[in-house]
Amino acid sequence: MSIKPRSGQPTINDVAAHADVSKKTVSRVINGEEGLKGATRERVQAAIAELGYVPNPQARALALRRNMTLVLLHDNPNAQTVLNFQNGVLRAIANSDLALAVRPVDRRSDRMLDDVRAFLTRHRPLGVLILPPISERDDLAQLCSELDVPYVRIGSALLDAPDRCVASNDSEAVAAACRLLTAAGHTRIGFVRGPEGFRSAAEREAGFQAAIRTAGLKLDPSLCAAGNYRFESGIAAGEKLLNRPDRPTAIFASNDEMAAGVMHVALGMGLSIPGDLSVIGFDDSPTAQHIWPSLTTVRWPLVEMGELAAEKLAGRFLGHDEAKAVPTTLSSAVIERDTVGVVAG
Amino acid sequence: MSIKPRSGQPTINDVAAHADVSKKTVSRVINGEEGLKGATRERVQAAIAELGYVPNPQARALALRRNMTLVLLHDNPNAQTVLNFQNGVLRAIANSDLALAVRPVDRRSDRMLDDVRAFLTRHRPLGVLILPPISERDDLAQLCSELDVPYVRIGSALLDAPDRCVASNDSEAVAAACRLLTAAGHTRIGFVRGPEGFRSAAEREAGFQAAIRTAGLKLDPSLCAAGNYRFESGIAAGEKLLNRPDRPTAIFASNDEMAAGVMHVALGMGLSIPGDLSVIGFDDSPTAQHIWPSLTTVRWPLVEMGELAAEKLAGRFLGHDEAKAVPTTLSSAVIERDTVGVVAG
DNA sequence: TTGATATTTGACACCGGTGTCATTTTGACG
DNA sequence: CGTCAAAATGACACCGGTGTCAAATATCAA
Repeated sequence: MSIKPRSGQPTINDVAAHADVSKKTVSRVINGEEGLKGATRERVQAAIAELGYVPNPQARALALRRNMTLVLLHDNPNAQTVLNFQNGVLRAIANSDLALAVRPVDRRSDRMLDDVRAFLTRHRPLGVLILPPISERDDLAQLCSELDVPYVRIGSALLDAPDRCVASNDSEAVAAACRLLTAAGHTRIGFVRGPEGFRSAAEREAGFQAAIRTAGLKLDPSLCAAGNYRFESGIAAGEKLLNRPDRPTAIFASNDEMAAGVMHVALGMGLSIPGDLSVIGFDDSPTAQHIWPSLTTVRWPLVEMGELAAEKLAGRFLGHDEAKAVPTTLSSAVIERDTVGVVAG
Repeated sequence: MSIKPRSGQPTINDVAAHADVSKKTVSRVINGEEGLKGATRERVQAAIAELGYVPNPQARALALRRNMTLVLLHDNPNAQTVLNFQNGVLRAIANSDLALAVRPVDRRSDRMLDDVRAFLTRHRPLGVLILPPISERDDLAQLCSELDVPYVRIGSALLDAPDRCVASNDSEAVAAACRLLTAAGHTRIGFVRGPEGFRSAAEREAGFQAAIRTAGLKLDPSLCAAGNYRFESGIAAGEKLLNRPDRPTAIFASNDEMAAGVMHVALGMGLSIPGDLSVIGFDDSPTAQHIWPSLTTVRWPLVEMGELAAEKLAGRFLGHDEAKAVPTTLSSAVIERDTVGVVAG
């Protein structure tokens, strides 16, 4: 009963021969099925350990018609967002035999749904993690259902049934951040809006408006500027808001990039931050720390959201107790840095 | 000869039946093999088109013992770098049936090589793209050779045989950037070094030194500060260099994050940029544009490098002429923005 | 001990492709 | 028109797992 010499990796047949059982029994051990005599299981496990056997994922995928793979579907211009989330997922699946594939898609292409459909029918992953902004598209989620691929949508609000989404309470966090401004005495507070039709943009705006109302201030539409989450739109918004005779003493921008654009304009005009203008952003991107002064912002719990999402999608492959409830909502947190000051008297 | 109704996707057997040939012949058509009668090939292609047949990648991977997948191996703290490179690869493989898997590894773990070995023997990809800094590790490249997995190493210098690496001429580009400084009259120019043992750091330092020598200046070791490519090390370097009585009038930092750190210190001290201090970075990361003033830097042709690397690795699967030589070296370019000024006085 | 039933295990087909090699078809030539 | 080599095609095993269902074994009551 010696180890059969082979060129490649040991297969299930080698293990079966070595443990003197059928390959089907080895398969049962691998998949932790019930109804095996303890002695048999141990014998097989010993053979697996001795040979250093690892199941071939391609063969398994062919037989199961399903890959032991999680797919991260995103169309996110912010690399750090994707990477942070990805790191959370990787942490969750680190000790399993799951793999992660990253699939960027083009939100603006009218072939997007077809692309995703082709990818999912070919690749047949265990599940899909959908990052914003495309997580907000119901047609995408519906496509996954149709193709029988479980999914989890990530977002700034509950986008789906609790077992199909993970959310952060952005609206509340933004409100808390903006109360920093009102508490410091600011009354003319500008707002740079996110792109039209984005749920995340709506949540952030709701938080901003809530803070304004809480402080007993009035919402002034002329203090709102359009934006699309990009630096250039922050520049444009900054120019609009800061060239007014009664310019705001504080501005909340719906993300860090646009906040950086606003700051560019302000510093270029010779304004001091936070002396003449307070600024708050959202994302806690690397930019937030790198710009001067360092930007007060709101941190999305992306790593944790990635972990949760992976657990929701594949908990039973991660050795987790099925019964353990996985929370659906996590809290974004205000990161206080150097761009909020008391209003000049 | 009607289309057989099936629950799932059509298989090679369906195509064979529909075209009235053996499945092996269909396989030949799929793989573009020689020695098929034109009429047969057309009949099969018609059947493929009519049924909308797409080969099952799992089955193919099992039979070939090789996945139609490219793996991006990286341990890069800079998300934008990874994403840019990845986009280049995706562009190259867009019209093929290749897929891209992203595999982050932990450079500091002593199990890294074992991890990679396990991943490659299990996943059996078509090839591996290795991003710096781990592209500089010869043991990793050797491991790929040993496992019979083709690889391409990305770097700031020729790291391997021409068909196994893609490089940018960072040293020259840095020299060109620093000549901007000497040409503007700067004579006391500080340098913030990259991390010890990184080839990219050495190349950038060589470029800096070349520019200094070309200008007939002397290299002053006390104007060099250590760094590790992180923002905090840029802060430390800035504090060291700018608190001297004869502080430099210009600083080249080996990447943008450290340049941002230097600028933080300078602006915090009340210095004006570029009035009192000129700064140049490297990477053209989003930060470079977002900070104020916008940073003059050097752009790595990452997207193009990703494209080239994918072509080198998988040219024959991309419908490219085998004979077409793929270049190995691309040029980094100086991006002039707002942080370089003529020396005062 | 015996039969009935529950528990374990195995034989074999199958997932959807590719490799090997034998067989059939084709075309050139005597 | 027959012969034969070359070209085209097919039969079948195989890649390494899993599902189905039957067979073997264990358990228990009578």
